[in-house]
Amino acid sequence: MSKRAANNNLKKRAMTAAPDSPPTLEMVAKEAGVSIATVSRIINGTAKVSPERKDAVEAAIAKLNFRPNAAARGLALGKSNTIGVITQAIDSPFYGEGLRGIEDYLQQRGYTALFMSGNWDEQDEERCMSELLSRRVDGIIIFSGRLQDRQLAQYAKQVPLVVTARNLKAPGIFSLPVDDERGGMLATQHLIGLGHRRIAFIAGILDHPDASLRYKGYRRALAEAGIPHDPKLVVPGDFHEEGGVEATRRLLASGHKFTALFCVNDQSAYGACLALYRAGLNCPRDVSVVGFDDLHSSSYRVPPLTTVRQSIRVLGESSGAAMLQLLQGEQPNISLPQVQLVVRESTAAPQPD
Amino acid sequence: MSKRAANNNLKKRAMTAAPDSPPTLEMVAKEAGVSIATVSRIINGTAKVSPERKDAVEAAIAKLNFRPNAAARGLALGKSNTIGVITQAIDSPFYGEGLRGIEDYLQQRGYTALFMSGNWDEQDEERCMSELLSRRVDGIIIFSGRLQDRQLAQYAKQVPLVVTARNLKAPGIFSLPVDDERGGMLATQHLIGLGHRRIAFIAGILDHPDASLRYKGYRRALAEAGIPHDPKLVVPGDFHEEGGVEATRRLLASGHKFTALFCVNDQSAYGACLALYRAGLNCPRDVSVVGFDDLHSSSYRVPPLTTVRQSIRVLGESSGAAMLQLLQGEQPNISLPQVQLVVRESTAAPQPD
DNA sequence: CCGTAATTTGTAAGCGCTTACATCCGGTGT
DNA sequence: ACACCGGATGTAAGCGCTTACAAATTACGG
Repeated sequence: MSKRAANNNLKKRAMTAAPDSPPTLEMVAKEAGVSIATVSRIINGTAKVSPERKDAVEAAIAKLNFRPNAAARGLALGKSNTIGVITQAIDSPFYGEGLRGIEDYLQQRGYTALFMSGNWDEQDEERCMSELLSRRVDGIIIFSGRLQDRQLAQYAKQVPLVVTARNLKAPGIFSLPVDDERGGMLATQHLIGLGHRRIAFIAGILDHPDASLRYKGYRRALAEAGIPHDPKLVVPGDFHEEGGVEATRRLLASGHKFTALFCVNDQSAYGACLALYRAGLNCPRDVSVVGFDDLHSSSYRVPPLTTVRQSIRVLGESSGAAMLQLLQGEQPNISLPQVQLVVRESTAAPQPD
Repeated sequence: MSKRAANNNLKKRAMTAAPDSPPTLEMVAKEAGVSIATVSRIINGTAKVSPERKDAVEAAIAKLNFRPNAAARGLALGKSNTIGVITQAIDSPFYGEGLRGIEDYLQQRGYTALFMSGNWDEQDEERCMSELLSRRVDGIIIFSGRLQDRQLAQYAKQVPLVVTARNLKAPGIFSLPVDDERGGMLATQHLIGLGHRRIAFIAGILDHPDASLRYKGYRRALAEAGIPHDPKLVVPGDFHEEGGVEATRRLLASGHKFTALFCVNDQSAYGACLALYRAGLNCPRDVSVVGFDDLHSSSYRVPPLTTVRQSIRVLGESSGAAMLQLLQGEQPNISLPQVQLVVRESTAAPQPD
């Protein structure tokens, strides 16, 4: 309350070189010689105000460098104009692109995105949820989260939710599924089309839905081409570069021959390429490599990486759009562009033996 | 106000499957049969409360799934427990790592980071500032921003500021300078040590302080080794991969011979490597390449990139630490670990002619 | 068993804003 | 000239919380 706040300011002012408490509506009103209601109306354009008063108020605002207090406004309005966003790690290139899409979209429409990293940990993710709920964000976008569908449905009772890479129907939730299976097929078919028969797969974390769908697409393409699926050629990774390195190393060590490598995501593919290089193998001459995601930097790899593009950026924008529709009370009618194969230079026909 | 808010809720409830308005302190108090002051005291641990009431209140909180409204609390307390962070682009790997450091540090200490992207645009950056100020964040970290020192000093009157990659002294501001010049020297000396004499430099955006300091280090190393500085070997880039590609292409096309390439940052180096590859040149055999930043993915390039490490992650953490000290009213006493050269495989001795 | 001090608890004001409702103004129509 | 109307302003309540201060309760010594 006021004593404390004032106190605080005093302290701050004394100790750091910090702020006078910022101007309030009331100060502006006094300065301009009108009531605070009038000022509020001018700021929000919620009612007609005579030009002279308007000028006076605008002058006062400029003079005092007034900025409305978002917390107070939020309290009065019962909304924060903020959308919470939960991801696993803000420093992953994958999430980075998605967040950028979300931020861009929302910001242009007067919303602010509040990002939180779940750090690949379910508990941590719950902590984020809790924090966002406490801040009374108007909605939450879960960008590739780990929370169970059950929990999500629970949270959806408290706040509108948009979740990516899921396919669940529940009131208050909109989910944006990515066609991972088709992507997996596309990648594998490309390899098969080049003449590869022994195609290894570097998987992600086992129970992750993205990973398993991509894996499914891989098997399906194999089956359709009449190529038997050899489980020995499937090794787990971790969605990161290091997992790709490890997996490839293991694959190589196992002695099971393969001429191509489909990786669950681009980062794994980066790792795979490095491991191949270390083993003295050339990509694509000795082993073709395909990734998934088409990260920005994939086109700048040496050689540029063949991959499956799902435009994470667009995925982010679409989540933002869906959220805003949800907030309007509409049922979102967003759909994603289809995944597509981007053929670059990390794939080639296998060497004749 | 209340009519509106209630109204709103009604609407929401009808149209989406959305929330009843969340429980308030008052509801908890009623449920537990105590006053709201008591509830508040229990939540914040600000005063002793008898065990039985405490139990009753805690039960009520759990039952209602109560979470304090951060906006209301912020309003009452005059602080938001939020630190605003301005960067250029949340999807850049460079900023991503920094933000991660900041987020990690702050979150563990009860603060939330609010990220905003300035999109490499000064005006946009001002918009971010404005937004953050409006939200009454407790402090703002400017992670490699473009705002002029003058403007910064101005803003610092309103809110404590931590800025990275600057060296300015002003009340209410703490700056964390990075030793770019030393880094530039290290990189260049390494190349010289390997026997290179014709070392090109891919610069960043011209007036960017980071870029010019690195350039200065480059020239100094050259000078100290008695190698004349050839301006023909210096070409501008843009801190991104594409700029590296372009710059290298131009360098190659110019016909000026060089055996090594020092790039203003890792992303430029990625681009350079690709351009070299496209030109049929091998790195490091034909041209050695050194970057700057040591992005996570640099160690997974093929070949792994030799670069100058300044741990952006640590830079982020340090900014967070400095901010918290500033908030305590202390003069921050943070210093960064020294930049250091990380020799990997993109550099080698030049080919004998 | 009572007075008094040391708790624990409740009451109410105030943080800065929005907006319903009351008030006040000049302009119509008759 | 007067009742009436519509639009511009002002007044004040309330958003959910913290906390100073008052009130109520407890504990204790004499």
